[in-house]
Amino acid sequence: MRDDPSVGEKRSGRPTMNDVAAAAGVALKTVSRVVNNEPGVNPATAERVRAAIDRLGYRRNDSARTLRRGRTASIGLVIEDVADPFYSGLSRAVEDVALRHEHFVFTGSSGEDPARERDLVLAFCARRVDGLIIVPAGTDHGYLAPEFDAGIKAVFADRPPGAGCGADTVLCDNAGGSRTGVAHLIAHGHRRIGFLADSPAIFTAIERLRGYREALAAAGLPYDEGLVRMGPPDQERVHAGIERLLALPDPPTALFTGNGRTTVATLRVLAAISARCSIDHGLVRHGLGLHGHGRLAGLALVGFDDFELADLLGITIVAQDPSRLGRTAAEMLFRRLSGHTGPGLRLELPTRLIERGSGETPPPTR
Amino acid sequence: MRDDPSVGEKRSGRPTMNDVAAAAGVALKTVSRVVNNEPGVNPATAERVRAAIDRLGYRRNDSARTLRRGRTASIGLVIEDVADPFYSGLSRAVEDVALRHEHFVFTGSSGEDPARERDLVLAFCARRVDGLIIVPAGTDHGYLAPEFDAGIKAVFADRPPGAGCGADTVLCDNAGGSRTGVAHLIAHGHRRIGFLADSPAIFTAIERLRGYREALAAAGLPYDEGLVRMGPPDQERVHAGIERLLALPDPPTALFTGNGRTTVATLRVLAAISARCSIDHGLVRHGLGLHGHGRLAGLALVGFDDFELADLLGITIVAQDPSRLGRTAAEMLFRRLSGHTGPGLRLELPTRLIERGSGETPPPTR
DNA sequence: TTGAAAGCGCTAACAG
DNA sequence: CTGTTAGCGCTTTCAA
Repeated sequence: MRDDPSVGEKRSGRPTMNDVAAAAGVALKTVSRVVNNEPGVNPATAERVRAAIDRLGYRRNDSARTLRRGRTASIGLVIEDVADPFYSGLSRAVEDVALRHEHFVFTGSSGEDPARERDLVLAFCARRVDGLIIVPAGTDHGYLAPEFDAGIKAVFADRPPGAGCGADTVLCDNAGGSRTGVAHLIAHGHRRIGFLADSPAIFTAIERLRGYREALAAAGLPYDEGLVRMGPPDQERVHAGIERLLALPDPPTALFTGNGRTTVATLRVLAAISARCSIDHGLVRHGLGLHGHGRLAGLALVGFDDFELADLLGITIVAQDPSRLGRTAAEMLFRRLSGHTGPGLRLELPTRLIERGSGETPPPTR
Repeated sequence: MRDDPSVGEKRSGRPTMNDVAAAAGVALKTVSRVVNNEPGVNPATAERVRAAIDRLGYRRNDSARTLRRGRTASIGLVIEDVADPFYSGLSRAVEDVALRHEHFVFTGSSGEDPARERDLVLAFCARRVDGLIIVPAGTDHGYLAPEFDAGIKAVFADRPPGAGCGADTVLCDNAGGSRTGVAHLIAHGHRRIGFLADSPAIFTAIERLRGYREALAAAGLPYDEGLVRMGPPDQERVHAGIERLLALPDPPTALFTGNGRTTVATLRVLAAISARCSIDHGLVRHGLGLHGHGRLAGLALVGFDDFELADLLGITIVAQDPSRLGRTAAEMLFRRLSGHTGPGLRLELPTRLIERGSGETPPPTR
């Protein structure tokens, strides 16, 4: 008689519907009705049940609910890295749409590793998420076949799925954006334009390279492989790449950078070079921007992706909208979840050139 | 005999352990043993089971597993906004630690709304997450009491919980960091220092204000409320605040900004003012940085929080480490989840002053 | 080494 | 309006 559990509300852990029912003197099902706001419960009874709920600190176990109903009201989101502003913007948009549909979001970062992408996706499937939004790191999505058979819905964002997978896909107009940006530099008189982008294993990098080539071709300019440097956008690699370009016998007068991280890394390199060569000496500076003469080691620059402070720095960019990408993908997913059928769609979102100075300087006159 | 379901593998949805058992000609429990790598299964039997698993495309239902075992192997993370680089850095760190412990992360953004924080937390609890990491928007956490009673573990990060809640907490040394930054400006000769920070409803803003006051007091300088502007860090508000400060009869010669977003907004304002007043005319500019004379509308600047490109812009800052904050919080949580007991801890992480030029300019000599 | 039975907490289906 | 029964897919006993 020292510690009789029957005295307390419950032997262990959390109170269940059964406990509430006992406390309120009603049947389990009545509690269920009250908890789920189902109609047809006597207001007085409902009140009694609610009182018991409050007293016991009862909270419905959504795991059990999920098991019974077959839907988890959650979705899985696999991206490359939440800490990258592009993906965190996308995440936020997905989260907002999900919340509006009363779903929760599991998020996982693949770090560009196809195996980790696969593990995350399958783990989310084991959790029986209702749907998936995937920014794929890999190019083979055969592993999803059993999941699709079982009825899971998936939308691919930013990059398409591997061959043979007809899932909905939202991309941005990578080639078109790149073409516009490069054409812009050409229109300002540049003939030798360096192209720095992510590794060619990445879909967006390849597409942007394609746009670069198309812009050159449209202007009747030759494609020179020596002006192209692709690889992971870490500071050292970008630095080496730019040094190589500038050491060419006929160096570029402008650069096109293929994503936000590469652009930022490039700025650091060019700043260092400018400082070293004292190119700026004696020049007047206007505000904080980089536009005007002799900035950026004398190179014109257009970058793919907008980034914080690009406006202040006066960097001309080709903007895509990560949050629109996320929103669109999430909306496509929820349309599928609410029963929409039909063949997989492939959407392409537009990009927008924003002129801020760095892309509007002419090549040096000789 | 047209569409006999017994011919296919399953009547509807996904195959279950039962289906696998039937297909392999063993009992349910044997499948369970194989799936969970439990010892004591005949290798040949195990092989037969694995074949059936592959054939049917079986994947364990973790919802059911969770219900039975009582632990969900997932944690909930509530932050202010994933799209803010500070919180996305924190998120990534939490995710990495969770993954190492084989847990998944539900993420939700509260948007500084206490009601939404509460809803998110309770929804995560309904999902029976094993633990929570919370960056609180509100100051009353009484709503967590039943959850704590039920055994849930929570760690608060970046800001402490409301009174009466003894949960583990990881903060950064807000007051100390602020004190150091302001003292740095004082050491460079400034006597009138403007303080711009987030709304006083936010813990970190209050603490940083305290540090500001302490630094002034330590130097024997008076505290002038007219130099302090607090509120949400949107561009317009910050703009108005700075205009007011500069319109004072005795305007500040330096600014201390209380978080990353405020610092960035401040840079935009100062750039606009510099351009308008042509303060820069005739000055030589070195690299991309802002250090040197006459930058930033003639004001010295130190900001709390590091941010992308602050190095390039030459902005002196008091850095905290969001990913260390996240990592520490997650590790504290998993320590609790693995049975560690004892009173709630309160950790304070150090900050670091990084000198980059904007904080080392003396006040104008008159 | 294998299996049968019970039950996690809830909702669906069907009475009263 | 309220209650009873069955069972979601799995793990946990316990027995063979």
